[in-house]
Amino acid sequence: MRIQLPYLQRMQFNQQVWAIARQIPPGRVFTYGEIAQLLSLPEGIPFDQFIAFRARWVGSAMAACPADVPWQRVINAQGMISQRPGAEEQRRLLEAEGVTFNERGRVDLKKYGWEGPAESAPPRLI
DNA sequence: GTTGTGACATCGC
DNA sequence: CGCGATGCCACAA
Repeated sequence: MRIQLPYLQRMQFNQQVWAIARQIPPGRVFTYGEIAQLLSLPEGIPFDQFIAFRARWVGSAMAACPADVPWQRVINAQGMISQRPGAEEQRRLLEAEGVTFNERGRVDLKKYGWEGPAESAPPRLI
């Protein structure tokens, strides 16, 4: 019986995602894909499958994140807030941290993302 | 056991 | 640059 195994790996994966998210400085945003690239390959998962779906799994992990995780700092690769209930609050929280949105609701990832200005670059994660 | 759907990224038009 | 299709996993109904 290996019913327990996938669940435990899932938990490990989520914990890893949350640990990274907790290290995102205020006023910065990371994309799901960027977080996904920092994750280690779970045991027993084929590499190409992992590559194909890890970003989605990050989204799933964020959907179940603990209260101490700054979930609002994780957005999609287009620099936009993925639509869902709570998206408005996410934008409000980010704006309160100094993140600005353009007229189409997009964040400048060059400015606020992982690649942002060197002087305010986020610390290396993991 | 099946089906539908998702807090994504990427590639083509 | 924007919009649509695709990938073919995990989980909830």
